[in-house]
Amino acid sequence: MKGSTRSKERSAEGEESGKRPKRKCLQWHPLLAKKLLDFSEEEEDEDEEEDIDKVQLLGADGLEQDVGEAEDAESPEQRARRPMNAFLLFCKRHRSLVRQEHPRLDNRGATKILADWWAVLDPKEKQKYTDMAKEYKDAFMKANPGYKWCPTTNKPVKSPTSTVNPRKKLWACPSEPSRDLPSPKKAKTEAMPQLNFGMADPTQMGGLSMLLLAGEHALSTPEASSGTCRSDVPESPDSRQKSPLFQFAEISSSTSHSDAPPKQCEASALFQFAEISSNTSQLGGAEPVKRCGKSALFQLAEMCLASEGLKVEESKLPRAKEPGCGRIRELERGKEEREIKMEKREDANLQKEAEFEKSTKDNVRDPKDVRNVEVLQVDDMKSIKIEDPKEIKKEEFEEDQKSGLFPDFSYSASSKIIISDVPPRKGHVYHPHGIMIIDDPTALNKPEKLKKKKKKSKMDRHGNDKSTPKKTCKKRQSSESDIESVIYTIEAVAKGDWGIEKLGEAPRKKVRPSSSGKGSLLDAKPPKKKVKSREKKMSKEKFSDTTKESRPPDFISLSASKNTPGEVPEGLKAEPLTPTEDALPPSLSGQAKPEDSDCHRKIEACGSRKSERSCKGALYKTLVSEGMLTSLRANVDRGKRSSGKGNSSDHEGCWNDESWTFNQSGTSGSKKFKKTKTKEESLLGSTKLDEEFERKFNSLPQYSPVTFDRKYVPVPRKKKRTGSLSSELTKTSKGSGDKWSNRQLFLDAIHPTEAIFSEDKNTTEPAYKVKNATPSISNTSEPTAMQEPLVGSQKRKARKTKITHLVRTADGRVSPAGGTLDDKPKEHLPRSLLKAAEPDCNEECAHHGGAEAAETRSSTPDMPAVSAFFSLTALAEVAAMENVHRGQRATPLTHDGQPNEMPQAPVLISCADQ
DNA sequence: CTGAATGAAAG
DNA sequence: CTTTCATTCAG
Repeated sequence: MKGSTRSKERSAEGEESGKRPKRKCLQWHPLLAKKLLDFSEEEEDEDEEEDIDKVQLLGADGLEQDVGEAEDAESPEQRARRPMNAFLLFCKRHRSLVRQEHPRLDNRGATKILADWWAVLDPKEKQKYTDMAKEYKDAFMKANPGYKWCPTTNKPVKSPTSTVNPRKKLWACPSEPSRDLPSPKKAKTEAMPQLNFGMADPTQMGGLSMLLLAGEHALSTPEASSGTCRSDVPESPDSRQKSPLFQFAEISSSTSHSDAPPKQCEASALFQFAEISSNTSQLGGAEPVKRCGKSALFQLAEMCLASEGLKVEESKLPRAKEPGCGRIRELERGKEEREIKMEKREDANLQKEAEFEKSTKDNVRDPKDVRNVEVLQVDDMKSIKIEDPKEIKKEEFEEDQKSGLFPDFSYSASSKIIISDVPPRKGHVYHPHGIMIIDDPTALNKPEKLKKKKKKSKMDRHGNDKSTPKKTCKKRQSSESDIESVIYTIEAVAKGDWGIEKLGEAPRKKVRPSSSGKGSLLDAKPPKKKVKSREKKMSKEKFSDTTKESRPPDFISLSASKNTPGEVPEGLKAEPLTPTEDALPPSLSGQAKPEDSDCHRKIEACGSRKSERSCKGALYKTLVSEGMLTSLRANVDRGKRSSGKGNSSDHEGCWNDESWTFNQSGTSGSKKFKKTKTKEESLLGSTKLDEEFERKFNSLPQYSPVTFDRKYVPVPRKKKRTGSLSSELTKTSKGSGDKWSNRQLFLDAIHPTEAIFSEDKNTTEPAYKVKNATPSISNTSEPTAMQEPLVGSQKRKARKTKITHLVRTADGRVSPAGGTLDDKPKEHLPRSLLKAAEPDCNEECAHHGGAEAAETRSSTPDMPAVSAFFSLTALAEVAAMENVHRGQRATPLTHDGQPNEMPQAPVLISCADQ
């Protein structure tokens, strides 16, 4: 079965999607990256799409899983995005700049320029990027032990439906729970997080995503014989090195072993993150108690997810209204029918539910039972699918979202499936616990929860009083009015499946909020802040609850509030946040501490299951809320800070002095920052990871275009400048910390030139700091740069080399610009240049050294197609001259003329042909 | 979906 | 050695 299925899938995929299936996974950094760049609303759209995809994917996966579990050779699917290499980091960081300069230029062109820059980039600077890339990679690998770089072409998604977006961005990852089962290694981590991403706001996601990853990681690890993963990731003593990231990775590894890394404190957020994840994984395998510990993270993740999931759901509602969603409504109807069917089953399970609560403590149930439940669900799913694929998708989608909350928990594909079904409308919300339980092998809990939820939903439909599952609500909403559905949901929540005892107040409150909640839902993003506050409030409440221990009502209320983002418990506000915070930090820092504390509390309080639950829930919630808050906060801050405006801001900002400053601070401070932060970060944990990554990324030097231009330019002057500069540079370069200072020095040195250039630059500001000179240095040190040829794909290089080499030679250093120019000789030629160029050329040649010219010429002659080349040659010459010119004069001729397009590059051209 | 770049990893 | 894939988005 498996084989056949797979092959089919693959083939299908291959045909349909072609090669690109890869996207499935979420990536680690993507969030960061995105955040950095911009949050914008677009993301939402993407998310939606992604969600859809996910759903589809999930469905497919589920099927697949059912069929074939075992190993997927493809385990790779897990794939988180592979870490970016140095060059990519560089591109990411500078692309915007390039684009700014050359608005017309398409990405390809920009990429070329970037490549040129990269080529020119001072080795030292390059090294920074390289190091960063390495660190990043290490951290990444730690996080995803099993990660394979080139996963076979995966079959990404399956479905044709997926038309949506293969490309979407990472966010869309189609994670497939099912896969997780078979291949615990990678799939797990990625899958869940992905979902989350899709669901939640990117902003919030940041921290959450990290958490999720960690949780996911942990889950997956334990679940599938974590051994593989771990084994894969042996701790590398080497790793220790320096960078926080590195440490992070290291720690994580060590953690897994159970040793506490000595440096953890110092370690950056990333590090902690890794550690946590590792710990989690370890714990996961083992005992329940430990689970609690791990679960803390997981729970957090869950909480986050849940909260996000709720949001998502809400958001979905509105979406349903959208034209595109129309079909969804229909689907929903179908779902309803289905649900009805399900109700019967659920009813049967009701008893189980009751048990479930009890069982909470005893996680362990008979595996058989669990299995049965799962099977049932699965069957349902199948039947549903059969009925209407679309519907299924929809459901899955929803489920996915919901499941996203729990993603981590899915240890096995089967479990995932179940979860997905279950999800959660309320379940996760009110039962943070349940999630934990879910983690446990005992699947029962999950199924039960699910059932409950389903029941509720059914009930609602029927008009029963109690619960209205979120799903139902959604459906209804889609079909009917969002508000009503929301209200129902709220009510249901308030009533609580728990039921329980009381709810009086809670429900009411909730109800009100619901209306507000709706609004919030509609505005998916805006609400975030509110949500946070709410969450905080919630957490507070929870906290209090916890202390008190058994207070179903409160608890419920909390859950309700969570459910409805819009809602904000009035009472909650009053409560102080601090307690929560306090609790959180330790957990993060201590890793297990929080969990332990939770456990203890539970135990203590445990008088009744509810109390326990409530306690746990409260704690978790608190943690979650905290984490969420922190992450959100961080994100927000970042967003403000980095973007100020929005997307473009980053780029623009970068160039501005301010931005520079910022960068500097970041760079210089990075180290310090790590230390200080580390402690603090304990609190933030995942959040910090994001931040750290961001910081690191941000800290990476961003060079102004001018710099590069100059680099080219410098050629002539190079000697002078280079000499002095080079010496300085070299010195400075050594000093790891003081890049900036060095740069400044350079700037100062170069300053005059810069001013000129700055004018050229279109916009941005006057003073750029350029570090540039480095290139000039090339004379002495550059040789290394030149040789690089080996790197990368030979082909490309060869190409490039061909193009550039002449220029380089001429200058003595490599001049990337040349390459660019070559591509667009026409532009380069530009008037002024040509004119002056030729004459100058001669001079220049003489001046510089005929070597360059000679080479160029020589090359030219060789070429058969003279005419064409000829022009090229001429260009090259011109370019060379120009360069010289510039260098000498330090004037930016071309720039002024056409700043945007060809601008700076003028320089080097070469005869690519050769 | 392709491509433009570089580079790490896998086949 | 060659192929994949990572980022980015106009075409």
